[in-house]
Amino acid sequence: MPRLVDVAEVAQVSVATVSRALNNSRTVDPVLADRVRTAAAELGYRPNAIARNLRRRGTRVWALVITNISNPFYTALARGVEDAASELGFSVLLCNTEEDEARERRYLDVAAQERVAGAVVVPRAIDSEVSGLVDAGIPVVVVDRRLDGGGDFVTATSFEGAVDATEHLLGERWRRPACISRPADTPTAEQRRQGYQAVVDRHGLTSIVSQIPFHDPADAGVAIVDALLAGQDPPDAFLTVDSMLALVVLHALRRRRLRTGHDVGLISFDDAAWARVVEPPLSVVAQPAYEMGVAAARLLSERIREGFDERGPRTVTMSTTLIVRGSSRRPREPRS
Amino acid sequence: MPRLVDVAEVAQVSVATVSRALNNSRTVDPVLADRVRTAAAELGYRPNAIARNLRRRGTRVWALVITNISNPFYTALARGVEDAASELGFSVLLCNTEEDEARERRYLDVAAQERVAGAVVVPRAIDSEVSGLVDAGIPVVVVDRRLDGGGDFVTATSFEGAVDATEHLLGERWRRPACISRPADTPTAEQRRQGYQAVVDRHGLTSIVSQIPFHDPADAGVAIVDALLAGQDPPDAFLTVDSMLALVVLHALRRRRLRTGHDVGLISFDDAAWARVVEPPLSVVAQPAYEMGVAAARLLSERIREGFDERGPRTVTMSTTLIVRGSSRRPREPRS
DNA sequence: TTGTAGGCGTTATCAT
DNA sequence: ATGATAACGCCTACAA
Repeated sequence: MPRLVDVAEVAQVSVATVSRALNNSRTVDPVLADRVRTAAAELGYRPNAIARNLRRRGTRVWALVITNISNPFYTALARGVEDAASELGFSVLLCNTEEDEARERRYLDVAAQERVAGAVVVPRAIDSEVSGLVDAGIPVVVVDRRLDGGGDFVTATSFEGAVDATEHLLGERWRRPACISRPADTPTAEQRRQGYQAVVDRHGLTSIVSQIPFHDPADAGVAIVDALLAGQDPPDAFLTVDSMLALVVLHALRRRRLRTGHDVGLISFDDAAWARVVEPPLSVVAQPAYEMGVAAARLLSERIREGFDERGPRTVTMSTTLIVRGSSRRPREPRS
Repeated sequence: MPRLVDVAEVAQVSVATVSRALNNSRTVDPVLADRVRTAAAELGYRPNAIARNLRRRGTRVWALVITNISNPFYTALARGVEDAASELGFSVLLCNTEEDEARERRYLDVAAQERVAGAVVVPRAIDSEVSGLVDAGIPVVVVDRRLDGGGDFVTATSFEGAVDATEHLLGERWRRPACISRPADTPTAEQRRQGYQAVVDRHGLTSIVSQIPFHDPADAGVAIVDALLAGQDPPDAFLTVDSMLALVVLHALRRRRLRTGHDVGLISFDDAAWARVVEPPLSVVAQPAYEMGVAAARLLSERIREGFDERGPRTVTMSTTLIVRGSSRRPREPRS
């Protein structure tokens, strides 16, 4: 790999001049600059970003720490972050924690050591430890799931979204809505559960909550929902806190030949790509995932520019949207 | 940020000893080693990976260049690569090109400049330029889409998969199967189209091919399929070359109130998470996406270890699996 | 076993 | 405007 000195030699100038010419500094003779560029092209010179980063004491890389790349919500979020980052001249180090604590710790550590310029983090749990980054003076923007420490935060109206969804189910005259959620240490899922609970309580109904682990081998989630349906006084409607859980419920319902929007009501968080091709179409509480990613990127880039502690922590809250399709409807006719 | 010298000062030893102690070199007095570790912990020392990489002349980072993170096939692939990488002690720089040539070029350039240890690349087109990496001595493994230059390659049996799928459609007595594909410069899509074409030709049927652009604003794809259905002699069955196109076709069919597995047959590449919740369930040609990612990672890590040109280019071909569910079936009874 | 010192490839300061 | 040179923080001969 050719280095700066090699280019300098060919162009018959000093390394300083080469560096200046290649970084289009103002103060360089056009003739020399041209000679340098020619020499660089000839040698196929590529600046060594490592050396540059060392000298400049900083990279142009962000870490994006998310819990599950297979969840369409997070892939949309990732695209938002990445698009904005790329526009701002940053690259993105994708860190997929798979909801695993050790893995999250390891990634945050790597990010700190690699001296990333900033990090967008979806913490696994509310007590996830990002102090490694903070101590290293690396700005962090938290997205989706709240964190104990505070700091910049981009979120959606989870509680309110769940309230809307549950009210909607009751408005459709479903009487025993259940909430299919995630483990209680998942902040966002917990907020949605609470929104559900608040409505159910207010109406004097009994709450039915199931918490499905993120990793369910061999469709354990389907079995759990199935057991719910097999019990006495089974739920007649479901609110799921993410789109993957909607799939779980749909599987369970299919197994028992129950039809959504007919025998059972269903509404889910996140407007998945497939929501409109199931029969009947899936009602959802949509989150602006892509825009949340963009918002996080903006916050982060401002934080990086500011140096630090310019302003206090900022929170951006984006609205969820209730989209009623067929799956949550309850027909007027008496059931057969 | 504390540096090696700071730790050395606190521990009352030289920087060399600190470095050795922290990299658990054998040759260091346990007492000193302990003093070093204590000092490091006390100061909250984190090794500067940039300096380390410069000195070692190499990073522990891979670039993963893919065309579309929203496509479940690629997210599964990414997970495979990332899992394997993380097991091997590498981090992954995710580069999402969005099927955009300029963006791909930029990312490959960044990867070369950052001196990544290796790259797993899904090239946008067959003539995508990875020479920047190769020239820099960076091993590249190409996945999914063939590349002109050769090199290590992980692929699935696209042609054969399409043949199987098309034969299956004909076996179900559909007479006018159409292939909904992607632009002709997409190698994999093109192979699938050819597999379809081969079967259709052999049976003396007319081929019906539509190529949908990857970015279709405002459901342009749906409009195209809709036009196909509105024409004279419309297709009675569809083979789609990826799962997102299956969604497009399902939307178009719904608009015309046509039922798969009844009025129309449908089979798609890629076993999406939602395939089993549509009614009837979607028949697919499944690819082992995750495993393909793992395979690519293995090839890459071997290539990195070997130095270079140890062996010639290797190709790993993984089998696709025809999974017949309901959507491709044709009922015996005459249509109403 | 420990320490000293040179160098990885850039950038930026300071003379010229 | 250009050039020599000192860092950036770490690793590793080589010497002690």
